[in-house]
Amino acid sequence: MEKCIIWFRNDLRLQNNLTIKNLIDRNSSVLPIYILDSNSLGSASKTWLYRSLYELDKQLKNQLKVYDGNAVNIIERLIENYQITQISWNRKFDYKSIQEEQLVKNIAKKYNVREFIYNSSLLMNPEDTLKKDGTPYRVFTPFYKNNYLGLNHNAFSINTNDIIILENKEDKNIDLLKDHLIPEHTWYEKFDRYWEPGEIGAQKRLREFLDKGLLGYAEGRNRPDLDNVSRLSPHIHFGEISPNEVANSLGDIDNEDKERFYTELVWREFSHNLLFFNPKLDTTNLQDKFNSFPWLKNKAYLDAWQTGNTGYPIVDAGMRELWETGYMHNRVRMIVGSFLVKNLLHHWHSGRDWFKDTLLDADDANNNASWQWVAGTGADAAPYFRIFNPVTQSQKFDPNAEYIRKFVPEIGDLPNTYIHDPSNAPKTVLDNSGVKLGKNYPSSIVNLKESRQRALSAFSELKKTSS
DNA sequence: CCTGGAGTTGTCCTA
DNA sequence: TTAGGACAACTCCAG
Repeated sequence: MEKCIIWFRNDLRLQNNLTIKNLIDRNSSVLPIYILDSNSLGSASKTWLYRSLYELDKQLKNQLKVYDGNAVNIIERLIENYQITQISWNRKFDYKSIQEEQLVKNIAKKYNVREFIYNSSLLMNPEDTLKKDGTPYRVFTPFYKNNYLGLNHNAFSINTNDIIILENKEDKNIDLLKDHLIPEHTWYEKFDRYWEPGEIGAQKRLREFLDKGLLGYAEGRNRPDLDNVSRLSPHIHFGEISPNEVANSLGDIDNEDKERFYTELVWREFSHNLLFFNPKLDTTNLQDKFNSFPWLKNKAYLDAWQTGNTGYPIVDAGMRELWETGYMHNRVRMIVGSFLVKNLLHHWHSGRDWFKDTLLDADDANNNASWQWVAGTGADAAPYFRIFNPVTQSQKFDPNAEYIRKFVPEIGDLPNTYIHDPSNAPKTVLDNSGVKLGKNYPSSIVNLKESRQRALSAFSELKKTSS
C-alpha cells in the first residue's frame, strides 16, 4: 500500500476536500500533518487555528501530527522516516506559500515521491481567470461575468471510514502547538460565546445562514443590526468548509439574494487573484501615485480608532465588536476603514495590521485587497471623493441604533435622533441620558467636514504632483 | 490600434 | 422633502 502525506494547510476539513477524496480513490494510507508558521498569523487567528486543528485531530482519530518549523525540512524527514511514496496538498496563493510549495516539490522529486496537488479553497484557479489577452482582470464586474456566471459547483461527500491512517510513532500531537497559539492575554476567551471553530461548526453555520439569513440578504447584508450576513468567513478562511460546497448549497442562483451572496464569494476569489498576481499586495499600492501620499500617522488617532474611542458611535461600535467577538460586520468594516484612512488620514497599513491581529477571519488576500480598495490605492478603487460619512451611514444602516446600543452601551439612553452623533446633541439631551462627553464617552476626535476637506485636498495635491 | 461604454458598497448642494 | 446632478478624470475591457 502506498503511503501518502497529506499536508493540511488552509483546508482543515475532510468533506469536499480533494486531497482526501483522491487519497481514498488511490487506496493509499495517510500520514496527516500540519506545519505551523506562527509568524504569518494574527493573535485572534491563532486561537481559532488551535481550536480548528483540535477538531480536525478528533476527526482523524487523534492522529493529526503537528510541527513547528521549516516545512521543507520537516517533510523531508518524514519522507525518510516513514518510507513515504506520495504527498498531497491543496494550493495556497500567497507568495511565501507558493515558494514553499516549489521547495517541497523539489524534495518530492529528490525522493521520487509522487505529488497530488489540488485547489480546494477557490472556485477557480487564478491561471484560468485571465482575459483573452492573457493578463489578469483588474476590474471586478468583467472578472465575475466572464468567469463565474453559470459556473458549476460540485460538492461530494467523503466516507471518513474509508480513510486509512498510518500509525505514527512520533509523539507530536496537537498539544505541541498550544503554547504557540494560545496567548497569555485571555481576551479571546469570550469568542467561545459566538463561534464554533471546526468542520462541524462550519456546517451548522452554513445551515443556519441558509435557513435564516439568506432570505433578504441582498438588502439586509448592509444592516449590522440585522442577522442577514453568513459569518462564514473564518470557517472559509481556514478551509473548514469549501467555497464550492457553499456555492453548491445555494442551488440554482435564481434570485437576487442568492446572486448577491454568490458575488461575495467571487469577491473573495477576486482578492485571491489580486494577491496571486500582485505578490506584494501588502506593501505596494496598486496605484503607485499613492506612494507619495501624505499620510499623517498620528498615534493618538490610531489609538482612539483601535480602542473604539473616536466619538463616532458607529465607528466605536465596530471597533468594539471586533475586540469583543473577533469579527466585524462588513458594512461597518467599510465605515471604520474609510474613517481611519480618510477622516484620520492614517496609512492603510495600520488598519490592515490591526485587522490582521484581531480578526478571526484575518486573510491576507481579503484584508490587503479590501484595505487597498477603501484607501483608494486599489486598481479598481472607489473614486477619491467617495468618503463615507459615519453619521449618515449610521442613520441609514443602523436606523434604530440597535447595533450601537449593543456595543456602546454607555450612550444607550440617548434618543435615536442624537445617538448617531452625540457631539452634536444638545446639552440637556446629553444630561438627561447620562452622557458626559469627554468623561464617559469621548467627544468626536475630528470634525467630519474639515477632515473630509483635508482628505480631498491631499488627494488633489497628489494628482498635481504625479502628473 | 481605435473607440466607446463602464466602473461594489457616497456625499453634498441645489432647485 | 426629495430628486438629480456635480464631484474628475482615468483605466479597464471588449468589440
